Amino acid sequence: MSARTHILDAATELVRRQGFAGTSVDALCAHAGVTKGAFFHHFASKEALGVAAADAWSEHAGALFGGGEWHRDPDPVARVLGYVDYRKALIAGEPAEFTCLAGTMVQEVHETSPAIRDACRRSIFGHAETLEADFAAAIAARGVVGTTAESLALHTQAVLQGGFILSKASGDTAPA
Amino acid sequence: MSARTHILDAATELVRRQGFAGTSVDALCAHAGVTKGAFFHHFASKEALGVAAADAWSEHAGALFGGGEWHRDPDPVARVLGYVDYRKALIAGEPAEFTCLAGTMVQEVHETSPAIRDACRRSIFGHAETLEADFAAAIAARGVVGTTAESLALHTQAVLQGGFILSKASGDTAPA
DNA sequence: ACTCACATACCGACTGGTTGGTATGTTCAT
DNA sequence: ATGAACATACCAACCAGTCGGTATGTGAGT
Repeated sequence: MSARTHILDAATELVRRQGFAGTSVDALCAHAGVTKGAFFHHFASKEALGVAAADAWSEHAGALFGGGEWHRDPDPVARVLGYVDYRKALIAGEPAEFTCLAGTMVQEVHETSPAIRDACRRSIFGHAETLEADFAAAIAARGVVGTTAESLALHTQAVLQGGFILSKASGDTAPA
Repeated sequence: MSARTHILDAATELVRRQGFAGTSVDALCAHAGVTKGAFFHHFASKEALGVAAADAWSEHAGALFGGGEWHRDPDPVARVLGYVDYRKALIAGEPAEFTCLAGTMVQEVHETSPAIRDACRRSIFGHAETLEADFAAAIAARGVVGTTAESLALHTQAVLQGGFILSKASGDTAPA
């Protein structure tokens, strides 16, 4: 595994634990087992690392939720419930292990770093978009009125992000 | 207004905008119009300021939601809806103006500062508790089964916190 | 009435360590 | 021999926190 990947992994872990501003480049390098020279060889700045980490997080989410077996269920309602069950199963252990990198980062930097904020927005809203098709089919199958697939998908993301905050505050896994 | 209050106000604004680690003591002092000496006279450390800011936030929320006219409605369902409407009305302008200080802080410091984390937990969960009575009455009035007032109250907080994140990420007020 | 001992509120220069970032190599596969 | 991938040493700015000092009370003893 390359130094770049090591740094990205370290960023994913440390930022989820201590936030972006609370994680220094030195700490990142120490945790990744690389030197500062390697860091600034691969990333022009700490901000660039933040953008790259958010992008890597998007890919990570795509790989995690793209290949699930629940996608093959012919019933769209079952597909949605399969997604929810899978997410529930992921919520275990320490907050740093199941919490969302993009959600954590965007809280701090939404005003100070537009580049990172946009990368986080792409990650969160992009993931929501991948859910829309199943939601739309499930809505049609059940004849539900009064909501759109888009707003429902965004609502699930809001509940998740908010649940992460509550579990960080309480040290518990209540949000599920 | 005392220097202490000025510092607390500055903390509320700057931390919501840039996060806790991203806000230096110098920046706090400059924004509050006080000196470093005044800061460390009133607060033993930056962490102590964080705790005090979260506590002040709890009081702020109590004052904001404690005296609403919707509380006097005899119908518990209307009381709940009144609360929701009031929260909706608060969500306007920039994210830093309607976003939750406790939710923002606890994301960063939940692992590094137990004292601040506990103060944030008290703020969020304490506010949820104030909603439980109305939720319980509304559940009873409507004959709803399958949920508890506590889990519903926490759910509303999760949706709010998550909505704040989405609006910070998108720069929009979609969460309502 | 006076003053002495003590407390509170605040000032701002200073310190030692940390920060993000840079300059200058070295190693090694092509 | 060239360029990508890394290492080492270093820097100026900034960080949280300290410290000696001033200004303004405040209550007790005389």
